[in-house]
Order: sequence, then C-alpha cells, then structure tokens
Amino acid sequence: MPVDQLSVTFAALCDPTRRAIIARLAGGERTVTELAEPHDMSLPAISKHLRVLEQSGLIERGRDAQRRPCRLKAAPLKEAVDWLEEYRRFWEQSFDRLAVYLDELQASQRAADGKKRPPRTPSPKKAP
Amino acid sequence: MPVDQLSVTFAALCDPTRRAIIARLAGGERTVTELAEPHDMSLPAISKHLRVLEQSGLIERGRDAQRRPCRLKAAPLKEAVDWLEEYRRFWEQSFDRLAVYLDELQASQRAADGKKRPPRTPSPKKAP
DNA sequence: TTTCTAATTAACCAAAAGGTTAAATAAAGT
DNA sequence: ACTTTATTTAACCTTTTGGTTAATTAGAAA
Repeated sequence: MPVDQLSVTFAALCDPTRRAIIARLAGGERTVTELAEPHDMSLPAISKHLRVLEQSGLIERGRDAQRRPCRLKAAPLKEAVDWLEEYRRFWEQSFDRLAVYLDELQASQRAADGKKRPPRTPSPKKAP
Repeated sequence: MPVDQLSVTFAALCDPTRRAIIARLAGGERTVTELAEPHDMSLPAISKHLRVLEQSGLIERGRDAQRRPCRLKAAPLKEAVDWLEEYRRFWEQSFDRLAVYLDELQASQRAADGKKRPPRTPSPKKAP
C-alpha cells in the first residue's frame, strides 16, 4: 500500500536524530561514521535512520572507497513547507482575532467567578 | 521520557487522516462525527486521531451539550515551518547549482552510453 | 593473502501506532 | 424513567519503529 510523499516526509522529520542528521548535512557531505559520532547510538541504528531519510528522498548516498558519503536533497521539504504555509494565517492570528478575543474573555470570566458556564464560541465567519 | 514539541508536531502531521482533519478544521469548528464522516474508519479511530492532534497542541476541544467541537490551534505549525525554512536555500538550489549541474551531466551521460561509470561528484565547496 | 576500516544486513526485541468491536459515559429528548 | 445521540474507553490485534548485538560485505592497506 503506497504512502504519499508528504506523509513520508513528515514521518522522516518526526525523529530528532534524523533532524540532527539533516542539520549536520546542511554543512556539506558527511560519511556515516561522521554522522553517527555525535549520537549515543550504534552504527546500525544510524544506518537505519539514513535508510529512512534516503527512502523519503531527503538524502542521497554516493560512494568514496568504503565510505558512503551522504548529502542533503531538500526538495521534499518544499512540499512540506508548502502544505504548512496554507495555515500561516492561523498562527499569524490576524484571521482569528475574534476567536482569540473570545477565548481570553472566557478565560478571565472563568477565573473571575468560576461557576457560570462560559458562552459558546461562535464558529468563524467567511472573510467579508 | 519527554519528546520535544517539534517531533510531536511532525508525528501528528505524518498521518494523512490527521492532515485531512486539520484541513477541514481550517473551515471552522467541527464536531467529531462531522470530522469522521468523510473517512472510511470507525469513530473510535477518529477519536484517537483527535487525541493525538489535541496532545500535540494542534486542536482544542470545546463542549456543546454532547458534542465536542474541535477547532484548529495552528501555533505548533509555526515552529515546524521555522525549522523547515532553515533549509529553504537547499531546495531553492541557488546554493547547489554546481551539484545540480553535475547531477544532470551525469544523468545525460548515463543515458547516452550506459556503460562508463559516472565520475564522482566532488563535495561542495564553501561559498566563495 | 591477511588485516583493518566503513558500512550494511540479519535476527531479535520492546514499545508505539493505527486500526477493530464492544461497552461505558454524558447529555438531551420523549 | 427510558431512549437516542455523541463521544470516549477498554481490550485486543497487527504492523511499524527504533533500538540492540553478531555476522557479513566491500574496499584499502599491509
């Protein structure tokens, strides 16, 4: 059963070891042992992480004698960022000023009397 | 063992059902049954997804009689996008024009003769 | 050819993820 | 009081994930 690229990308990014590896590779090509060095973890474990990153398209592996230098291929990150950007307005909160206002109002009222049920937040209207 | 917010956020986002729920909530508050409706999945399964989203801070749940209306709280997405933006230059490829050029050169050579091993890509140099 | 170095594969394990059905809870409606 | 609606919890199952150690492969160096 095929999994979409976006899911694979986010799955690759949800492990801190893998994000650290990506961060390291931003500084240029690194071998497996170089990448493993800062982590308190066996080499096979790192190898598995690299396989996940490779299959997600986030890295590519070359060959230099016995070494397998890895380099970053950040293209899949673009898709991820594009998806996230769709929601920018939500965290930049110009959009839900009303919701934020009502949330705070409710919070202060609960804090003030603590007995009355707060009024329901109305669902947001379309932009005028 | 505590898990960092970024890992939790990416983990929440790596499931397509959960991303669909987020997308739906961008249109405003929705109840659990409303959110479940488009998915070929049991209600408890949706309930679990919502719990994941709630624990990651991506949604908040209110109360309206028996209903538990969910609303989007996109704040954690900002952290995710901030992390990703660090790598923008990598997919916008002004940085690795050389690498891209060499990749394409190698690809066309392999396509052309298919027998000679392509020359090793040199590791990227520091910006001049 | 033997030996060292770099990395992967194999076999295993525990815990987490993602789903199921059946039962429980909460509030409203009759 | 009973029923209906909305949702969660419990118990269970299978697959995936993230790690381990031991063995294997690949190539360089002696």
